Amino acid sequence: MSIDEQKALLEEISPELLVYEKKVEEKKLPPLPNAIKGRVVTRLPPEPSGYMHIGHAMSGILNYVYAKMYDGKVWLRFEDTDPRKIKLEYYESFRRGYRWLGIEWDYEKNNSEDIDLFYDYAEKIIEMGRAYVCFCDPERIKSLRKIGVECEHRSHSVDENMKYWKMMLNGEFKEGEAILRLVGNMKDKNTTMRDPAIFRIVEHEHPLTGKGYHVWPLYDFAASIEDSICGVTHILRTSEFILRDELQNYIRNLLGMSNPTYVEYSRFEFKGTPVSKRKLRAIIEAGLAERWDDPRFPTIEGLRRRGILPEAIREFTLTQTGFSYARREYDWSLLYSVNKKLLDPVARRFFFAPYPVKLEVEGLEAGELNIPYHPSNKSLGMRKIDYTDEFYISGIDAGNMRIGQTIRLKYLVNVKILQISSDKIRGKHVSGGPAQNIPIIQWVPAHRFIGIKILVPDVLYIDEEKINQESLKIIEGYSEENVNEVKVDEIVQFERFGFCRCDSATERVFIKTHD
RNA sequence: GCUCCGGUAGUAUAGUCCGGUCAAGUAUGGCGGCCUCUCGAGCCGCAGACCCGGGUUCAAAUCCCGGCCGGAGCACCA
Repeated sequence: MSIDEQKALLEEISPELLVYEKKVEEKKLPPLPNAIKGRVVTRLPPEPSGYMHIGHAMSGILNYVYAKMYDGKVWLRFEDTDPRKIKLEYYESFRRGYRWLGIEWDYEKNNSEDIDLFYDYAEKIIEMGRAYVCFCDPERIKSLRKIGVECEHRSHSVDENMKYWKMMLNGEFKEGEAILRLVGNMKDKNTTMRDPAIFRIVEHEHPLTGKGYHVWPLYDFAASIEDSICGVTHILRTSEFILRDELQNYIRNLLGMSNPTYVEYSRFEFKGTPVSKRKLRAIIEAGLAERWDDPRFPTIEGLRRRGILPEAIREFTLTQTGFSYARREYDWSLLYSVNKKLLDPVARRFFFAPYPVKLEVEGLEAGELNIPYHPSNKSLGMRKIDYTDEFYISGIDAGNMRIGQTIRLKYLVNVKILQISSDKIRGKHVSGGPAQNIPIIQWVPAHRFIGIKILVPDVLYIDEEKINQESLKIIEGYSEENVNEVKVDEIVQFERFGFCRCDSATERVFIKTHD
């Protein structure tokens, strides 16, 4: 029975089976708990103490997409209350990164703008008798906290605490001599509730506020208040903060502020590519990389240089991710495949011969060839290649050849292999077109080609701690001259080699994105 | 060590709250075929999983207990 006959029969007996429904079912984000259309406010809370990386990106996308889904607003708020850690350049790294990802924020501020406000709230809490100045050294605090015992400073009166607090502000104590602690519960199972420090003295210049302040709020205090005054309704963040929810809610409750809804998930990690500054720095210190925008790094700049599209990161986050608490480690192939689907329809194709080997074809007359830049996307136009009877082909292809075999130079001619020597292959022009049993290979005219260099990135770590000493390979070869037109940032496909982003047009350096 | 939280194919996930429609869905990767002047893309197909052990129940991936394994937190960082 032919296909058509089968179809006709099926039509008669069970037509519904012919209604071929492809489950498009675009995976959508699950609904946000407690979300009201038009009222959702989320936030991007980077600490400007390092370069933005893919984890920040994915979290940022989640916060942004949810806000948009509910016609809400987004804050970009720098958590810059540790003067010692932060640097000016990092603020811009995040702004640039978010912009690159297509994340638009409605408001922007820095926690460091609100230090006076934090002082006001601190005084309120002191007046309530819910905070005290503690003079214990860090060791003592730690050990008392461990056994759940209060120190003598906790029983100071409100007046005494206010006096000490003013002394802190006036610079009468040095760094490390006094901190302001919240009255929590020293026996709470949640150790973050055991009288956490909320202010400490930092004798270090802040890149934005200079030397204006030396008493700085700690994270929980600053963040909980900021989230409230920014009107943040939903906090989507990684789960290492989960124990702090209770503390932050507690602080807001003391101040009569309302609490947001938390959605937490485990960190986004990629196999062999740690995000931690420590491990990345180890790579640099081992001399294997020079800069933080290295294409092997998970920094936003690194990913961009490698040729990962922002849309791919976004797609990936939305479709391959969930809100699991389980530890997860994504395989890069998951992201690559999303990236490839975006790149494939629009990337121009070029011929490239790695490890080039010369091929002479007897009986072939010189000529010129016009071929498309893309097999199906006509809008990418055509290119021209002049050729003679001498070519360069990939050394890998050359290695696979056998005497007597017929191969095809793509779009050009068939060649019967006559002789193979270490530096050269000879063949003769034979008639015929592409056929199923004839390998098709890419080629470059021997009189007109350009030398290019391709950096091929691999994972940085083989196991958790073992550095991959060969995480970057350099492949050199010849490409067709048309590659001269390729500008920096364009991502092309070198046929049967892979997608590569042009990293330097003048030096003709490319970075391999993926196959 | 203490306190939380997890464990669905190689990987990432859906399903778990409210047991049955889950002899477990999807994506990616693997394999095979079709198509194609790329070993790419596309199309079709195949293989592949509920951590282990008990219990509750007519019925458990889903509930309970124990074990094992993994992660996070235990800062005058965020």
